[in-house]
Amino acid sequence: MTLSVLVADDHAMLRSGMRAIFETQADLRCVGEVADGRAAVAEVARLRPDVAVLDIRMPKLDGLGATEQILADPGNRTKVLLLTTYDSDEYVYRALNAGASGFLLKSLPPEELISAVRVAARGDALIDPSVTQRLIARFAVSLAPPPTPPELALLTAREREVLQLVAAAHSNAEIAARLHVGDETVKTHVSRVLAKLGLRDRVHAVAYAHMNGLVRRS
Amino acid sequence: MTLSVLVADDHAMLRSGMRAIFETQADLRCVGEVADGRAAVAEVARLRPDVAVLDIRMPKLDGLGATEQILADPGNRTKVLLLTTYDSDEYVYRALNAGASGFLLKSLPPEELISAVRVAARGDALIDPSVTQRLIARFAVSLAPPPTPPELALLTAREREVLQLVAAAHSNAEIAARLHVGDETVKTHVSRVLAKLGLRDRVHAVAYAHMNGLVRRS
DNA sequence: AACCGGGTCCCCCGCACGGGGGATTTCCGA
DNA sequence: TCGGAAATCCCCCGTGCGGGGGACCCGGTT
Repeated sequence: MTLSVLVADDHAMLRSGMRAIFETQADLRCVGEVADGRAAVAEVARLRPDVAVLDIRMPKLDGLGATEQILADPGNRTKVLLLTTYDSDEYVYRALNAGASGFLLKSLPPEELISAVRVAARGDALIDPSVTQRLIARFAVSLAPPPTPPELALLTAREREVLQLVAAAHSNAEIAARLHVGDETVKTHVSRVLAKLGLRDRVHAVAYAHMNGLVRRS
Repeated sequence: MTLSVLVADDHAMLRSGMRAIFETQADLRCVGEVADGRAAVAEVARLRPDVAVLDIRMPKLDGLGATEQILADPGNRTKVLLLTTYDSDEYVYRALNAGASGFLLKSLPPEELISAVRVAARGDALIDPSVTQRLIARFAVSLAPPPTPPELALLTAREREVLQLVAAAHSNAEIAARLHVGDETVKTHVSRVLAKLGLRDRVHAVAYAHMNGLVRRS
């Protein structure tokens, strides 16, 4: 089973460089090259590759916008890897919020890029070490222990994970895409969460999550 | 410039395995092996290695506690890599909160472990891809957009009132009863609010209201 | 061996919801 | 005097959602 890859970057040289890298691997196939974000979105919808490697700086629509559009599609199965020269913080956060499977710097060695594609394809995620370092720092700060409601202990890890995504106003289909499971599964999890917490519907769940500090901000 | 490494794990076989892995590299030196967390803290203080690789499950003091003690020391220069068999979520958060430079699964290929040590030594951080995936889901939720919602000015007083009630997880029928109007009226208001704020449904409205301080928490 | 909990996927069904229209009154400012 | 905006109410229609079942697999426990 070979993995199909779409490459999006406005520099033709970089595109062919990546294509060359991928084609050293028997199980990777570069099925397309595009030079801007809008074309990336269109080609992902058409070719449905396993992984799309997007540059952040692109004409017409940048990599972040393209990522958001691609992953907003409930029927989407393509994982997105973002590639950038500079690791600006806002980029990282927006990318992660959109659900990208990876955030990598262009200084990445070729073999790591190959490895990243495989990681993304199997549903895992990967962040460049230098970015991870700052991410941890920020993450630690945003981990102020709020009075955790006791009934939360009733939930399984998966259920809590789903609740988090519900609280972020994601639809069942979006959650399914994000977690790489079927939407029926998500419905089951949501139902269990509602039953365990004694909530009527997802609207109550969102309010509950926000009022109990399950959603942190600033 | 060689990097010194301390290995802490209660399985002697795993310790010597790691030592063997590190000693295939000319620039890595395994300067110590310990079998429990308290010894790890002591040896880090004594040997001051560049990197300490700690198992999470250890006698006397687990890897998380050891990490916290090591990194709590202001004079510390040692980076901590945590290694575990199971990727329980609480472990991850606690580890990142303590400031670990890495959270890796024992299924990691040897060459990746070597690479992780080098990454940690230069001050960057690294998280196992399967863990990163869930970290992103959680992190996405903890991201809040702008503190300023200027589009709120677009709403009429009545619409803001309805939005407040929606944010409190009330159904259209409940809001209608509360405001002594028909439920069709409420539907009209809700639709206008969604349109003006560019929101998809009432779930987004609830999240929006909470994230923009429209709902005070106690 | 049997059991159980967690995770995954599937069906049917009812309904609240939200968009598309349109309609009426009131009230304020041009 | 004549808009026009705001608030109220109305109908149709599609669909996302949630309840209530059931099913399978897998990892532990008994």
